[in-house]
Amino acid sequence: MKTVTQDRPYSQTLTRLREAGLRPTRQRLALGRLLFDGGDRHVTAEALHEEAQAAGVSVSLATVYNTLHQFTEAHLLREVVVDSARTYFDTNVSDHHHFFLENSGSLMDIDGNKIAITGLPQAPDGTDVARVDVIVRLQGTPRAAE
Amino acid sequence: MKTVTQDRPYSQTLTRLREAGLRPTRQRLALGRLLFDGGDRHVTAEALHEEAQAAGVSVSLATVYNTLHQFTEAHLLREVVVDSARTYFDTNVSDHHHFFLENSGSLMDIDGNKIAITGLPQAPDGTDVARVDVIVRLQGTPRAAE
DNA sequence: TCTCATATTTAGAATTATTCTAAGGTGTTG
DNA sequence: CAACACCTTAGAATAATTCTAAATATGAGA
Repeated sequence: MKTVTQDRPYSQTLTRLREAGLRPTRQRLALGRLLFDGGDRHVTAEALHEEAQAAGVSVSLATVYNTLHQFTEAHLLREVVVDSARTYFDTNVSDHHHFFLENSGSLMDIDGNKIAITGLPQAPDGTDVARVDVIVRLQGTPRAAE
Repeated sequence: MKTVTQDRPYSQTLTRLREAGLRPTRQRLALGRLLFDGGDRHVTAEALHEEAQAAGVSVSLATVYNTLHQFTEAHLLREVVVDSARTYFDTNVSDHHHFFLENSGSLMDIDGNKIAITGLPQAPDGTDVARVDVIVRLQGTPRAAE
């Protein structure tokens, strides 16, 4: 008896796209699968594009950009601003923060429940806090870790 | 009796440049004065360039970039990464964090002594914490504030 | 299944911030 | 004030991202 998961490798992504009101095109399914099958990931547009090529998925860089932005609007991804040179997209959309390895340009999640920030001043009148980002910038190379 | 400050408007910047081992050229003095005479500031290269032009200081955009980077290396400025579209430089180099007004693209300091972050996981083996940045992203427009 | 309106993809041009290059100008030191 | 290393600069070059407009694919309905 075959497992259901093997029969429907795209199912998770398909459902996510449907729920987001995005047509499940070949490109979006393939990119969605690369992004969501497996653990949490941090990607740049260029990196995802190369990964798609390597996986034999033909998709233009423009579409990678479009898709990443659409996924972000649909809250399937979120943008992480850590480096003014490039934009990172994070598949973990829950409350969390980041370690940023400045040498390699890679990111690691810090669970949002684990840390607490106290003493934050009130937001100015007329404004609302959209989000609080904590970025721990690291120097050096981690031993035996991704 | 004239005040000393009036007689030597550049003195502070001159001293800072000397201490940083940077030649006090016309451009660096002028940009330094724009940056450091007055309270804490957050500027982009483009904005500082325009400001210099408006003040009648002839300086190229390339020099503005060079100078901002040299000042940053000399710890007279620090870079703030909040927006992937442009780089901000902050004249406040003491321990602090930021409110970022996403509508206007402006920054406000949050005193580093006022806030505390607890529960941060250890940095991975082989790495050191270079800095912790907290960015509070705000939506909306503050009433009567810069 | 076929058709059609609409959404999507795409190549390539355009944009934008930033960096580079190489040539001429300036500050400092002896 | 000569000499040299450091600076500035115009303009070209780069790199990430967005735009454009034309071609293609999708989903709904007959």
